[in-house]
Amino acid sequence: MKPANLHDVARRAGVSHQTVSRVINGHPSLRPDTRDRVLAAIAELGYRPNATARALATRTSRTVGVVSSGDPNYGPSSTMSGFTSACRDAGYAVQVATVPAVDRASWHAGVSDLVDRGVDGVVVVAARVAELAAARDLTINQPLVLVTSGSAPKISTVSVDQVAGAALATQHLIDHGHRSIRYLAGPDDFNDAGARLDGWQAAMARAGLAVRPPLVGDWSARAGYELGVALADDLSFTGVVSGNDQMALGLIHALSDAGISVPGDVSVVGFDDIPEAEHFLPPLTTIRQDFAEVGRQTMGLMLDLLAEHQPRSVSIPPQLISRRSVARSRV
Amino acid sequence: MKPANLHDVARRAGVSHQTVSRVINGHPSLRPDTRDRVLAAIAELGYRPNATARALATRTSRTVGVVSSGDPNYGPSSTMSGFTSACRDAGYAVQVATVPAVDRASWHAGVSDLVDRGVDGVVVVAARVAELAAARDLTINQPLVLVTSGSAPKISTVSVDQVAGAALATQHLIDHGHRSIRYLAGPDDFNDAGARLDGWQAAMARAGLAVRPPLVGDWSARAGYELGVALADDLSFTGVVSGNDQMALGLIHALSDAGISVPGDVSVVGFDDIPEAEHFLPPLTTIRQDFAEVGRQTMGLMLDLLAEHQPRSVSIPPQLISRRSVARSRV
DNA sequence: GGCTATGGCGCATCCGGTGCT
DNA sequence: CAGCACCGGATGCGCCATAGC
Repeated sequence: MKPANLHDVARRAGVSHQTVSRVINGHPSLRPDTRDRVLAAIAELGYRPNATARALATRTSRTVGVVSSGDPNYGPSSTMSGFTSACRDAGYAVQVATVPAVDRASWHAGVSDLVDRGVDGVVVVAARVAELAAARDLTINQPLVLVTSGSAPKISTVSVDQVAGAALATQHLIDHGHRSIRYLAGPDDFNDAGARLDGWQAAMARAGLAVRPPLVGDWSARAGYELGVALADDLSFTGVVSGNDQMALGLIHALSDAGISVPGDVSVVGFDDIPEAEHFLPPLTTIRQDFAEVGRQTMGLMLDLLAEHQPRSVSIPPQLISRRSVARSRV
Repeated sequence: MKPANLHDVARRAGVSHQTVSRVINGHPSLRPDTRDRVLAAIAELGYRPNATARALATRTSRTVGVVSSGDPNYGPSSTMSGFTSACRDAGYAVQVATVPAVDRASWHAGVSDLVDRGVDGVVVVAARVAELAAARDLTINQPLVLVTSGSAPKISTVSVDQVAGAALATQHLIDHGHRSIRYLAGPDDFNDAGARLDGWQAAMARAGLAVRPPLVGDWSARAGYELGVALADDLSFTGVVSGNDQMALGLIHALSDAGISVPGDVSVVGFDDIPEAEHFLPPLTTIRQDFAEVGRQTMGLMLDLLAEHQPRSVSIPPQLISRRSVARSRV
């Protein structure tokens, strides 16, 4: 059985289909009894408005698209989840596109596909610098908001303040008497990695401490482990801030294998506060990012743009979660 | 400037708009030079077909909807990611809806919204039993595929074989000489929790071992920790299989706090193989689920249904990943 | 065979028309 | 007779399908 349409409802209620359209869209001038008759017909027929037709006629779909690389990491997927909820609350649907590669062409294709499908706006989750670059020179007529660290002129962006977060972590170590603090960086091609590195360097410089070269990993626990093995050989430091919690986990693993105690011999601060961090051995002191808030703010900016407001950027402050992996320096 | 439409292209190429429609849809009977002229006009105008209009006319959108509760856990978000990629490869777009609560009404509303927006099919990711129940009595005209453990008659479902996975974990412990093996279960209201519990019980029974009551947690590392504290008091077992890796992490934490060595005193097997599991202390022996494959299979079943085939179910075998948290029993 | 005209898909919206006060 | 509240006819959104030339 075909779904009922406006005409069917109109016939059933003994009015024209335009009148039905009016009651659906809450038009004011309608006699109450006609309204009720129409409503009754709608209920009896189980009529549901066809969003596609409406989109075609109004040129707006109440849908926003989001494109991301689709890695199931804690940060991106939490952001997605928060954003999707915010969309629902705002009465918008969301269409997602994952992109198979990081090159510009793939990203532009992903965005184009979304636009062709009629989304009212698009949000780009750009973790890598190449992705951010691709997003920056996007030219579309729809509102665009970027979720990323690193900024872009004339574009709405939302980000967690990574620089402040890394500085917070570093300062925490400094406050505990540490003076030689190493940094485990994420890969160069990630925006967050660069920003966090900057934060560490800035905090070190502010305290007049020597900035030694960062150790670079790929975010994985395995990388943290390997870096930790190397670090265990040359124990010329008492603190390390890790670019994320996973690398901190691997690092602690390696240190432990080498008979080095955390936080007895070295203190460690992570970044992200993944749910597991609380139960690492020892429970990890780390920097928490409020991804749900990121999602909400993203939709907020989108709604702004949709209402023809100017682009603006919001930065969300991270928070230090103090647990057991940091102790006062003994040297 | 308004985007170009079929008419504009037709005028520019000096043909009618149907002819343009034909070249776009790859219709065979077209003189090569008209084709080229049209293609040129398309390129010059930067014409892009309007998917909304096409959807209205053809009644198919090449879009599938997926509804889930949106928790950013490793399993669900990996599944999402795998599925989204599979959709892209098949030329389908995906619209996601997260549901704010687990009750039936919310789920039906989520599905209805997707259907109203014109998706060609919907996939439901049902982690909780209430969600599965809600999905089971869904009545829609579109193809439906369920991603869940637990089955549903006459509906296409894809799942990882949780029973086999838990049996695998348990048997691994048995093979290492363990005879008293406890089980850390996930909450009752999760489908996976029940299935894994069944697998453990079956394996224990098969080996003629006593089945003691499971300890029930909520999947979190914290719960694993608390259960571990209780367990440490009464060390009447040598092995434990945990319903997921996070609880295993918390458990190991608690055991370690109590001076109990893993795997020296007790052996532990997890479930999921989250990326961090490899670097727990000790590296965790666990059951890996191939979520990317789940995503691919899900789209495969959807495509089947879209091609008017009968519903069918696929079960994906999990795999034991042997690491360091299991040792031969000393008792 | 190669192409054009016509008629929808389901809805919104401008505009013009009733009946009433 | 002016003015308002309410309703319906025609037209179009951008495309596809069918029949026709």
